[in-house]
Amino acid sequence: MSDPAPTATARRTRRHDPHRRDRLIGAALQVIAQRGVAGASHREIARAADVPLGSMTYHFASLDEILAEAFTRHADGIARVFDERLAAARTRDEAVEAVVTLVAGDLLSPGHDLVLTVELYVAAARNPRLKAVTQAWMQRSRDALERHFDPTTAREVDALIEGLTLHSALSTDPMSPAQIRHAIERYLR
Amino acid sequence: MSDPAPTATARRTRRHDPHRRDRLIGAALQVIAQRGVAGASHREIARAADVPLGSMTYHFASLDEILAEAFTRHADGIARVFDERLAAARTRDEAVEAVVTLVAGDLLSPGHDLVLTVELYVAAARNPRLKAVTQAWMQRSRDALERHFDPTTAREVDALIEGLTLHSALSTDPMSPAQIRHAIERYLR
DNA sequence: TGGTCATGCGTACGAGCGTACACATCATGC
DNA sequence: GCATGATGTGTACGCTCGTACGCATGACCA
Repeated sequence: MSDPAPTATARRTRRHDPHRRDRLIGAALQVIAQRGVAGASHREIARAADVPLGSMTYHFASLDEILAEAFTRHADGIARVFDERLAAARTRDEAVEAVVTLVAGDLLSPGHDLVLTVELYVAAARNPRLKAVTQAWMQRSRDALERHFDPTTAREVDALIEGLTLHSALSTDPMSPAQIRHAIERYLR
Repeated sequence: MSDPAPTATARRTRRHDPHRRDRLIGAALQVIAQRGVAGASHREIARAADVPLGSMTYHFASLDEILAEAFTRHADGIARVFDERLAAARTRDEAVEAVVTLVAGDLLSPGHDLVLTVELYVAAARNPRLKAVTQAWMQRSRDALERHFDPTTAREVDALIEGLTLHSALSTDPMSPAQIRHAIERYLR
């Protein structure tokens, strides 16, 4: 995407690559989105970042560490948008609108790989480090919603958002923005 | 669980094991629940079923085939309960009650491995055969809901159920049956 | 300017994997 | 009772994997 490897053509002298660690985390997310956590091996990530295999163990103590950092970045990115949209809303109606935009906009933005989130959920089921990442993310979402809604509503809306997102992600016949709006407004208005 | 291998103690003469194929599918689900799809290897499943490795390739053409059959059984089981509960409901109120029971009952039943469903979703993202399984399951759920609700409501409730289920599955602080009832009734009444 | 250490690179090792395949054995039908 | 084919079993092959490790190099600072 952005910040490509320096001179991808000149293979010989590739030394001095600051931000390589960051690039590797980005490459990991790319590989996970494309091949899943199962396909995210050291070698595959290194290939995606155009970096030698040995570089992986230098920058990360283990595969686990790479996954944790990658998913943390993923969750932080989504949570930030969530925060910003809801913080900008001044009335309850604007907050409802923000939620609609979040779901419909998130779903429809082609660059946003929904499958990454599901991959995180599965991985978190067996990896305490990743479980902590998802928990923190959920808490952050709920806090953002509680700016405008009572805790019970916030929790329920959070679950609804989850379901709408997942359903659209998995269906070959995804819900239209209008349907998403309808579902959310039915619940919140 | 039930239907154990014949005479698990006598290891030598274990031949003549009808239903072995069925047992293997069950063992596969067990392994997936415990170690995930990533950990569901021929060897692991064979070990869980107390069967030699060679038996796997005899009964299944590939790992893919085992996964497809296992997840089909999983989805069918849940869908059947779904169907039955909703078919038994005679009024709209009873239907609402049935949905509450399905979610809260499903979630709370300790034997029911929720993680299996998430595993299916992730696997389906990259496996057309499994994608077909999830699609058929979703359609069946929606059809069952449409016995009592209009199509739009059915779809939205289906998504809500998904979200409630997933949220409870992932949270260390799962929603109480009362909370689940509250969310569903708020939407349907 | 020269030394040093963070960083980069290539390769090797042992383990687990899917799958293939040759051989053993017994239920079944004649 | 016996032939036969379905079913069961053990092992081997080639591959990818995570990780370790020794050596190379050049950025940075005294």
